Amino acid sequence: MSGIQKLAALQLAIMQVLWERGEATVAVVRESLAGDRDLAHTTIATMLVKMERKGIVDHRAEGRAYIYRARLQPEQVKTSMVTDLMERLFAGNLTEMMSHLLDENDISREELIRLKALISRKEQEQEVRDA
Amino acid sequence: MSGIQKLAALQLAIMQVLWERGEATVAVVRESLAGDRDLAHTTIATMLVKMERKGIVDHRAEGRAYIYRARLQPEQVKTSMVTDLMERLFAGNLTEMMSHLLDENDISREELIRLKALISRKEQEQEVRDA
DNA sequence: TGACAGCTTCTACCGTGGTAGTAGAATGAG
DNA sequence: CTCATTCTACTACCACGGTAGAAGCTGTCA
Repeated sequence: MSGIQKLAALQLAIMQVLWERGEATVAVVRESLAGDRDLAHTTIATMLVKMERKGIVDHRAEGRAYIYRARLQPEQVKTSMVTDLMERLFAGNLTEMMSHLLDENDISREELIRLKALISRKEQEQEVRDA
Repeated sequence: MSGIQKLAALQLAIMQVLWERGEATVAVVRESLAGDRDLAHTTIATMLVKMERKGIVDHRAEGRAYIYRARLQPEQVKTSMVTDLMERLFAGNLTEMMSHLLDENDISREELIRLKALISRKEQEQEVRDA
């Protein structure tokens, strides 16, 4: 069940549509993806079949159409993928990854403040837990 | 030159050996990877050929052996891959990614302090620049 | 000189992601 | 009833990552 869930580009995009909508038909997924990715109906359909074979989506029939649903939670996937990258690029070292993020992005003063707040909150959570 | 440089698992692992060593023969790469990945000599060699075709490594001959060198800087690859993930998973939102990292990892008090210091330093850099 | 060891080259194979055409079934409009 | 639309199912391709055997070349050592 909980192996490492890495999703490639299109599969992730489809998954995101399913997460947003809760569930969706092939047509709806295609519609939602239109713009950046203009794909044939059958492309989405094929992809969904492949994804279902992998067990990461589900479907039920409603009339002639299939309605698909994600079988993975967004957080689950995010965690898998971020952790995997952190492991492979930064030897699993969180501080190094953070440091990289801070260096490689233009961050506004406001954002820095928000980040500090995030960390302070984390510190307080720990204090409460340790009490 | 500076397209998005995403490296798959083995290619990244090989690249990391090259970064560490500066340069290396097939045998040395293989040796360095031994343990977690026990691959045939030809596997590494083939991979390096493919990587050279992509232009991400280089080689020069020394006697009968080839000595390979990375043609990408580690920071370049890290930035590409982290940015790509941030875009795809967090719609490019740094704070969300940071938040996720903080939530999904068990972070020691010391590490939190280090992170705060990182941010403070960043703030100071900004002040200096804006002065 | 001849065999061995160490290299690269060539070739091949499998899995997966991505993309889509074609065929066949169902269904709704006229 | 027929015809166009709309779905899924099936099939096919291509590219790339990963993995490796077989073949070929070339020094080296006995």
